[in-house]
Amino acid sequence: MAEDSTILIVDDEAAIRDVVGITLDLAGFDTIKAANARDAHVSIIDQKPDLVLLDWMLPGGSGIELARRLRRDEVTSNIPIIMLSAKASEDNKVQGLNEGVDDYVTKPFSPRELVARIKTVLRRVNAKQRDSHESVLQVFDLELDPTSHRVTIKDKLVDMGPTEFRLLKFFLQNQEKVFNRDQILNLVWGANVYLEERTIDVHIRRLRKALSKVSGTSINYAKLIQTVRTAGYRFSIRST
Amino acid sequence: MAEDSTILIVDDEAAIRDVVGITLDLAGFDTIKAANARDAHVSIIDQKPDLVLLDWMLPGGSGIELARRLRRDEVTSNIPIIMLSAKASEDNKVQGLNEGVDDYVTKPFSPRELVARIKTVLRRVNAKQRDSHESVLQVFDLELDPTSHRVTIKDKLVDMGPTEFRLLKFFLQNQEKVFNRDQILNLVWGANVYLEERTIDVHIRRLRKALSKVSGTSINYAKLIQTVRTAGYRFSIRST
DNA sequence: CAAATATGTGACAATAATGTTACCGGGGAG
DNA sequence: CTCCCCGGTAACATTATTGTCACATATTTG
Repeated sequence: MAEDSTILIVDDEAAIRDVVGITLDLAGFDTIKAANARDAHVSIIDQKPDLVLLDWMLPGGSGIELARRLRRDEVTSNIPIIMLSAKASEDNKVQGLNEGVDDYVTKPFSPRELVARIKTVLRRVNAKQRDSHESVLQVFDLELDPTSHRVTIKDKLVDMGPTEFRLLKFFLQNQEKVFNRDQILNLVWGANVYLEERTIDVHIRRLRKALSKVSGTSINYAKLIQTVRTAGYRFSIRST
Repeated sequence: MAEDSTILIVDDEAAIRDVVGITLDLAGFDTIKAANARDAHVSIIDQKPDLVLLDWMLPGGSGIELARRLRRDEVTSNIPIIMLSAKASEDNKVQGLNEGVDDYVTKPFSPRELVARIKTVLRRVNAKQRDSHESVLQVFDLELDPTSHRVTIKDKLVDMGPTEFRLLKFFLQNQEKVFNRDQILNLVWGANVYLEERTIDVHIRRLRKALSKVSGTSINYAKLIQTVRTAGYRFSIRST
């Protein structure tokens, strides 16, 4: 699984920036670098990294200051921070945790450890957000259960690929509304992908086929996914 | 027997923290340190120590306060607490025990005594959990008995490692729900481990293999552990 | 009706995700 | 101390899925 998370590295030593940067690049992260607190602040507002690696010992004590500021600011307060420090001082550590820093890595560190800690922090943060129970989406006898990650029609399992699952979920959440292919690409695949628009047609096809395979139903669920010529697709329980 | 328990030391005096820390490290415990109640709280949430060593006399009476808070909080209420105190006042002791503190050690204390008391408390707590009858989990002819730490299929013993046992127990307690690898790491291994996600796949494999080895059953129990591509794993009695 | 445009459909190769095996190192038991 | 078990990881094998193309079919336009 690719780590598409973006990490901001803040350190005044170019050497450290490079080493850390290469390490994280290899681990599959996107990286941004900043040499001082001011640049870092700009970058954070600009790029919204998923995590900040912050040198404790920035000139003028600006490292800890930045951490404090990030915590206070509404926009950045939930971006996890990992502190880098030249030496393992318990006092630093305690103070850091006090400022809401999420973890603490002392230099010198192994690339392994650094990557591991980053992953752990990201995991912890994500886990917190992910505990919310999503409810079952349903239309007539069709049910999509995000929790068990299953689609059933009259309790019979519907077999489909991951993309079709996401697509169906999207349609169930946005019925009666037409989406053009651009929108579907953005909303189901996410921004920052470049794909042929026709790709969508193929997945629509696959989804329809999956829904059709289920026997013993009076309703043709594939028909609920309607083609709106020149405009896109629409999921609707009303006939065309 | 190895003490892999983690002890959180809360004391405002660095000297005490160090002495106690070294003592416990030598005794084979993992230690975390905190200087004040606030740090301690963060650490507890974060690291889930197995026991808290808490100085009674934290500035502002925050020691006793922290103890109270930990007892009230659902998540921390079953973490045992040992109080450290400068002098043995019967009043303090009574009050402490009132707050649900598990034991009481007066400074100065010998390393021997401290370690002994910690072990005693941990043993007591573990015993309590052992006695509290966790019910046998079962699915068809498969039974997992948390008390005897055994898994059987049709009364035939299923041989598996400790990790596989915990994994199976987790799945039996959370059926029909998909968990991604992040979640499984958090919920089965704990929040503070740095592991490759692929490690899970290997343990899944080992668990499936263990379940398959049992002969003379119409049901393939290994199949109950289902792979949900791109989403994780799911334990389910329904066919995929 | 023919041309032009849009969507449906099946096949295919590249890729990503998972299954599987083997190895290494640490730690307890003897 | 050595042996053995176990957990974690890397390396390789296998499988499912993805995106794209080429062509078929349908709809619109003039």
